[in-house]
Amino acid sequence: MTLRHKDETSTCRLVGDVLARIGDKWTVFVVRLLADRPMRFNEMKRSIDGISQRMLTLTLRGLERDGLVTRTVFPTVPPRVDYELTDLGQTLIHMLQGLGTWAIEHQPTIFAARAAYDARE
Amino acid sequence: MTLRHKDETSTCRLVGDVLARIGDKWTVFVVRLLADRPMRFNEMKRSIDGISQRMLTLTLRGLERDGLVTRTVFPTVPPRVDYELTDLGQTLIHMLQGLGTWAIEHQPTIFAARAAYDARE
DNA sequence: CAGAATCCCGGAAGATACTG
DNA sequence: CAGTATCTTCCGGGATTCTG
Repeated sequence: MTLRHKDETSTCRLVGDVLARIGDKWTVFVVRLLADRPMRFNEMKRSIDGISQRMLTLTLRGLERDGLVTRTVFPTVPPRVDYELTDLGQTLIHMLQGLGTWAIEHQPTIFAARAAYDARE
Repeated sequence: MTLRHKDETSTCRLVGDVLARIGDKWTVFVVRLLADRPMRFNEMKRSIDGISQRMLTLTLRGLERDGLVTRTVFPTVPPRVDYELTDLGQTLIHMLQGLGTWAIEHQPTIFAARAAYDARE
């Protein structure tokens, strides 16, 4: 089916928004981690090498705001907070798997192209 | 199948690399444009609302470096340069269509979640 | 434990001017 | 027409410190 120009660009903007959400530095790692099971804050922090607590917080807040992750507070001492993927968040995993498959499949070609380009000039 | 931790994180890094390439501000628009047919520089610049010639140049250079786009110079006066997707670049389109489908399908849910979250506090 | 608040820096991206 | 060069601005993200 053929789309009108306006629809094409608005779809591009939509895709751009999605990429802005999952395309940042840490979201992929967080989602991949929560794909297995719910997790606590510091547990995730320890699991993701190099992430600061600030960025973990911001990443989780963003995902929570978009309804991709739920945040559950247990009023205990010390406090405990669980993060979990929502149903919507689960659907993200399939997309990321698609990206992973593409990446693994074409990585050698891309690396070769880069090397050739860089060797040029 | 279950992966070892090391493989999981390296796959995450690969996905991160892919997202760094296609997840920037303009790549999606450029690729979508070239999906239809080869195009000239200024033709693309006019078609993508808001892009600067600098960013169009940088975006195209990046895509060319990774072997996703070819650059063909015609030694005429005035000069003419055509940009075209490679076979590898074509495979990107399918992925972007997948992202587009996901985005269109879940956009209402995400917007609702955002509104609810923002209304909260 | 799970964060909030603050400071700071480098790189991404816009605006503008110039060129083969 | 298709860029390059330069300047500047803006923001993502790191390090550190403080708190319920």
